[in-house]
Amino acid sequence: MNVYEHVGDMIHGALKVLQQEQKLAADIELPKVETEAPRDPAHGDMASNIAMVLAKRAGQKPRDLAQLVAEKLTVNDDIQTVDIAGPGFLNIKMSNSIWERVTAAILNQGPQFGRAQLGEGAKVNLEYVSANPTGPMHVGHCRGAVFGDALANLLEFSGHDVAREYYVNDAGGQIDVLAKSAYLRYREALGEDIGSMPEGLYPGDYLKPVGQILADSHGKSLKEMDEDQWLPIVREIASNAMMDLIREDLAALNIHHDVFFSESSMTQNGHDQIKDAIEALRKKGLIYEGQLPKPKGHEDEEWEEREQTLFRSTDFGDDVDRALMKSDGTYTYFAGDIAYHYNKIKRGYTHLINVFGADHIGYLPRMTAAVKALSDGNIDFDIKVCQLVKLYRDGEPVRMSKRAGNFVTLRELVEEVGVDPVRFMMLYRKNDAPLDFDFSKVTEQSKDNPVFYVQYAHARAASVLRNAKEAFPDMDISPSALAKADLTQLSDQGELALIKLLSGFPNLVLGAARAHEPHRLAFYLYEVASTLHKQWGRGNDSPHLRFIHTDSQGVTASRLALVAATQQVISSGLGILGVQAPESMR
RNA sequence: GGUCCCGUAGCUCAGCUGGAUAGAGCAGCGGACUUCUAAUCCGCAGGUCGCAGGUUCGAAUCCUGCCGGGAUCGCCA
Repeated sequence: MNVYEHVGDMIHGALKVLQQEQKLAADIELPKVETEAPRDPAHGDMASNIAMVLAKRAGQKPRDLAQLVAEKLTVNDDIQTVDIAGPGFLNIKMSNSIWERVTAAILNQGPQFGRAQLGEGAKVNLEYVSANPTGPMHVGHCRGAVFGDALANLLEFSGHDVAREYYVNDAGGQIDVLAKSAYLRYREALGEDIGSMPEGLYPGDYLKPVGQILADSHGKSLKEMDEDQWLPIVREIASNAMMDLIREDLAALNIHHDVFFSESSMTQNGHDQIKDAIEALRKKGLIYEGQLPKPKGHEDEEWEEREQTLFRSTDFGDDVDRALMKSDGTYTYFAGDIAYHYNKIKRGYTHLINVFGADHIGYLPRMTAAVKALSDGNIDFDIKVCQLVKLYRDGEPVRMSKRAGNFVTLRELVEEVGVDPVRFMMLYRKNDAPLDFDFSKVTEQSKDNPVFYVQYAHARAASVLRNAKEAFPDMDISPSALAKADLTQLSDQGELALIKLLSGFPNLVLGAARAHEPHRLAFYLYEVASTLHKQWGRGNDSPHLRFIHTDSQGVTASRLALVAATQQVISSGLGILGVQAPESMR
């Protein structure tokens, strides 16, 4: 149950009654009523600005309208009082019975509490990571990976049918570079002294095993071939090996994609899907041969005027039209990506979401244009941009250079820091804000670390339930039993504050899912943890407020219901973020 | 030069798509451990929401223009 929607429905009902009674103009359209928890608890449990929103349309003064709505609302049992404040706010105090019902609902619904039907089963394709298969993943990939994965969980939790997809860029020039690098490692594996890696090739040790595989499977036969003969063979083997590596890296972060879509597959088996996609656009009159203006502001010696095949992306808000064919006659990366998205659309997805790194931000308008053009605007398309992660150690920036091969790999990060802190910290920031990630701070299992703070709240709740079993061996502390406890005993202000916060979980999930912003969950969980810890602290100062009240099994049962409900919400929330919820942290 | 993102407490950041007196953590100062696990809690202090206009009952939030920081700018991917 979602208290916010519940109150919104009641207000909506009140407005309709007012229209029937002709106290409110019947011909005005009623907007969706938004309710919110006021910042100041003195303003009640729920607040609505509906009177101010409608005042102009209704031709009435906000406070007069608010008064009419308030009268209709108070007949409802779940509403205790309605005050009118300021310019026309409805400040609503809920009956305690509703908080008792929410607590019971959390316990009875368990992991289902907060699930929503927002998506109504809509087919969502969520593409994330899509790192080039040219080496192991480094920390730069990490944020988008975690973000995409958590967003996928969040969308599933809110009723979407989500496919987690990885676009494998196994067709471009970088795969040739990979293959040439692997070929050198192959010769090395055969005993040849290759010296140091030539400039422009990948120097990392991770290609040595690939060289060995090539030596084992092909012996010396590759050495006797010309480059155009061995290149396709080595490309295939090397890129497959790199994808195996990447899959292991992702698994270390508990990330598992449903689909790995190969770029090169689109032009294989005598069927050129890229050509098909371009033809589809051509039929819409969006393809032409022309010249692009030279970009201003930076000198480019290599620039030459050239007629080329262009996509009219400016029709859809892009700055310039975009090239589809390179000067060597092959497709541009963009052409392939158009075809890939055309493919997604043809597979029946109605919602496409891409997670980009900040370095691809300039790619956003043309991709948006392409999807609009291909779908005639019928696809819900969103690109989430993850800003860069800056690594620090003891406050000092960690310098990385891919060319020198000294970049920090994702695996090293996970092994040093642990999955949970990595995942949580990557989400403990808005995706489009830059993120500073300090090894030493995140490794430190201290108060400075929000992950442990939240996890500790969960462990603490679990601990209370264990201890209760010792204090009252006969008590049934299963969620279903606790849901039946006399919850009217929950009357302390701290207890009520906690319940009210927990009751906001379903609404928070809705908002985060709509906005595609999983970080909201991380901040919410921090707040839930804080509120639980705070109530614990009150028990330290005032023993009669402790969760386990040895003098009264009844009071204890009601408080355990609250503790168990808190544990459940934290567990569900952390589950969406892909972070463990430990029973104990001793 | 074009486009996009960011600018909120000393530092790191939230701010629920326009609401009421702008919040949290860290750092600083002062308190609470024979504990329902102190990985915690309580208190104090800290602000021209980059600047200037505009939109309206109401702006950190939306629009415009500046200032500062970052990303990116045919044929790489």
